[in-house]
Amino acid sequence: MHAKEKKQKAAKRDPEGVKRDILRVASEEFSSKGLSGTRIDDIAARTKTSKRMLYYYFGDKEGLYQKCLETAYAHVRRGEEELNLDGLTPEKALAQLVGFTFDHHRRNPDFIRMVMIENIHNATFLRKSEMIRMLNVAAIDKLADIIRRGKETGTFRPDLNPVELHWQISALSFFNVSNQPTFSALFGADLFTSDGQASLRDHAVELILRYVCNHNGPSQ
Amino acid sequence: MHAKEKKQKAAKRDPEGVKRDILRVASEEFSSKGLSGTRIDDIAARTKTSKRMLYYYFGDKEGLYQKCLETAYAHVRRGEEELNLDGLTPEKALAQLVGFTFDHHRRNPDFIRMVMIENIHNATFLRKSEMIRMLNVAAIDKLADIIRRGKETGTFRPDLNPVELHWQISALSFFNVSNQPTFSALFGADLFTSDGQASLRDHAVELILRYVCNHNGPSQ
DNA sequence: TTATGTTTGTACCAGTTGGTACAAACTGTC
DNA sequence: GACAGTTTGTACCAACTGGTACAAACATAA
Repeated sequence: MHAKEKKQKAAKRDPEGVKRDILRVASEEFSSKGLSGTRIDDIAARTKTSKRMLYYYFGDKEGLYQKCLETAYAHVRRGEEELNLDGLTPEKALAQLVGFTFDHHRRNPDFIRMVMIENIHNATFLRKSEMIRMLNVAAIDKLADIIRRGKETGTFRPDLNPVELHWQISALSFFNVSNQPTFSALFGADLFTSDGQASLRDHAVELILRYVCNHNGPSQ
Repeated sequence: MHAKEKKQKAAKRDPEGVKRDILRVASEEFSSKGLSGTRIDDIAARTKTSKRMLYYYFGDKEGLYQKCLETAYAHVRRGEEELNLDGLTPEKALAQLVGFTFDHHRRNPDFIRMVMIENIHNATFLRKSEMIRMLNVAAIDKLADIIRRGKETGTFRPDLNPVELHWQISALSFFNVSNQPTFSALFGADLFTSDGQASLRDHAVELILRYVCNHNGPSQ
């Protein structure tokens, strides 16, 4: 045994596991209570380890928050890679993408909450992270490709902007999760039942497709 | 002078003014830093009066927050009453309504932030307020009327739901303000220049109108 | 004037909170 | 076994924070 492969420990020492445990608990706390609403002691109490380790590995509260934010983005963007749109017509591809985005946001409410919290903080911590910015270019590229193909076949209108289209798709998908509490408090929970969500999803796809397609032609 | 009209004081005593002053400062603090992020002492320091009065008039921190939330809703909904849609065709009326809503959200970022914060808190405080719920029925009524007229003339598709349409319009208008920090951090600020916003606004109107209109006919 | 309730200011406190000092146990190396 | 670096637990603190005790100035009615 040389000095290189010394990672396997005897059950007791498990720094990576400890870090993961802290991150998991901290992410739950931060996403449900925000940065200032979260208590370090609460996080520590729920971990398998102690408060001391939390400071040992993450420096301070903000460092831990930052790491949680990055982890959340990485996790969600990785989920997006599942989506494969090869071989579909531009219309079908876009319909798939919108539906998937809507569902994906719904499946990841904790991520949505982290983004909400980050917006409350004017994206202070997100701006500090190079890594997050890079992850997001991919989302636009995928969309730009669909648009290019749609324009070539003449199905899509010529004045589409990928970033703007991403904004539109995100708005519908994000708001659905972020504003569910106030919206249902004000207007009832009908839209957030299974049926309501299915309807919103279908109509989100329809909104975007009607918008991108040329008037004369496509959907007969 | 009988005992009824005893409200005019000698410059010194001005409870209403004091209350208004506290609410103004508190609203700024809460909307920018959230409930747990706001310090009562910070609010007190910025008012013309002292911390003591704040507790005297509003009970505790949460009472003050609740009042700020209600004031914000009342203020914004009052602004919406400006909009007059009489004598317009259903299409024109809806186009006006969407454009107005988009602008109105943009003009009231502090209100948007309060709603974001409230969503982080799962609408706990909004649910406690009868008054806010009542204010919001009006928004749906206005929309329901437009939809009814549009269906009658055959311009609009028959399966429109007022609450769902309100959700769609709100999503586009709300996200534009709420997620500006993270969105511009990730994808640049182009969409948030004057030109970018004008484009988003026009396209939001277009999205909704293309969606509500029957395929055969209208805006051909 | 006296009595009573309202409005305001000062000083203070008890509980909380992010963070740390210190020590010790463990692991691999020589 | 001795050494050095890494990993973990305990006890603690200084600063902060929401909230209040107490006092007093004011206004109005009788």
